[in-house]
Amino acid sequence: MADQARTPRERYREQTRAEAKRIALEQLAASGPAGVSVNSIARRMGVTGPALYRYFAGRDELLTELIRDAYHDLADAVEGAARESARRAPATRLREVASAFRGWALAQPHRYLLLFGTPVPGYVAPPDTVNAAHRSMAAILDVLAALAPPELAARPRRSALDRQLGAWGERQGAGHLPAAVLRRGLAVWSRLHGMVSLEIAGHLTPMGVDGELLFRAELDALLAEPW
Amino acid sequence: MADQARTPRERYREQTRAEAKRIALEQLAASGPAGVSVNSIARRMGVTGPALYRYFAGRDELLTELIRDAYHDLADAVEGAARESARRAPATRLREVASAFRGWALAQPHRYLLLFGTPVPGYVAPPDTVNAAHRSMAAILDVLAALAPPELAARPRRSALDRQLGAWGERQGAGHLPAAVLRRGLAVWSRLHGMVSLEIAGHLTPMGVDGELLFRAELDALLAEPW
DNA sequence: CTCTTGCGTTAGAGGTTCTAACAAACGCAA
DNA sequence: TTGCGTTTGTTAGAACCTCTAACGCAAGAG
Repeated sequence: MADQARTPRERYREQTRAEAKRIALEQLAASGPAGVSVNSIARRMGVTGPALYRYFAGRDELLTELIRDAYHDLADAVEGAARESARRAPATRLREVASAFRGWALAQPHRYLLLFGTPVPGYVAPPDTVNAAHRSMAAILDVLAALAPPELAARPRRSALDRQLGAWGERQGAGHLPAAVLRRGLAVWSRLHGMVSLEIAGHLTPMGVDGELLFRAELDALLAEPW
Repeated sequence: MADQARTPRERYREQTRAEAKRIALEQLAASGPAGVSVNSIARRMGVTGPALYRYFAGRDELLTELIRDAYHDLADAVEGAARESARRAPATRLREVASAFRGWALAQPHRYLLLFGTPVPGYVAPPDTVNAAHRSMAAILDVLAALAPPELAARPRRSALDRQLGAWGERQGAGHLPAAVLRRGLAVWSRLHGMVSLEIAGHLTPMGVDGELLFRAELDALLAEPW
């Protein structure tokens, strides 16, 4: 994975950081964000607590790093699904991409919640994090653009929402996309997040509802909506 | 508020618990669930730390109580909106009820996140909490039932999702509702939660999107969907 | 008017984050 | 190869946290 070992020291440093993050993820999965403890990670690595502070400025930085990684990981998964399904029918592609999103979240709920659950207080998003988030959205928009009827591009951006989304699109270098595609992209993201986070947090269980079925029904509804 | 002062002691006890919860909510708003500390609450109340353990078995119980209260509060808000709009057009009522949900969440994001954000590890839902959650859903279903075309009741429950929702409906004493109403109720909840939680967590800000506009657009889309 | 129950206190165990000061190891460069 | 500076790990300790135990006092119940 191109360990980029410029110097032996940096190489070792990177290994130590990776190991610490690996254990942090285990703790995260086991007992949530509150269960991630610098001290106990150090103990499990066979060093004393303060030693780890040579590698992370503090607990917040460690968590921030986990968030950063997760954003990129999720974006990779969604982008990958868009790429791998590139030759299939647009509606199928949307299902695939949405399914990749949901699949990623279900496979590692704690990481998903780190991104989209209760914001961690000391966290400020590093710029490349926002970037990775937009990568996911770009993949969705890509598929939606192929799904939309061609005459759509001619329609004007009339609503305030259209204008806001349009401005964002231009900032992201996606100014060519029709307003309706951006609008639908936002709807996909929002609904997907709604379903997935309810499912992950266990709020569907008391209703006896299978998240997969809800997912399919909502995608059907979305694909049936007129443009 | 019917302080139900059976004995002076119980009365005082209830006051102390209420005061502690009040301060806990302040801390929650200020620095999230992790910022709620039994010790510092006690300090602010002018007593020593361990004193509060006479009133709450531990930090988890205090948080659980906050969750319980929030569920009831939210259900009251949603039910209230359904009741107050009882004489208006069904589509308007749905907007009102959804708006009440969103309004409650925006007014107290930390409490909303306590319910629907990252689950707190030590939490097990008390039975009456699930009950309150279903009260909110019942209000939504009530409005949707008025919105649905009357011939709907005749249609069979054919899909697996319909069967799961039907079973839940019967358990809740809402067995008379058509499958499509239950399905749409779930969709409303899921989409509403998606929008609101993205907005609250600040995920719309980097896109420059106003949550209110997304909310209106999604409600329009929902009302336009065929039954 | 007694006597049980409830409440607040201090003491303390064991956990946390994080800083400060020191010692050892490591690698680079003369 | 021999210094020498940087990096790393150590211990000590401050300031928090949750929660238990033991004690004394105050207040309501009978």
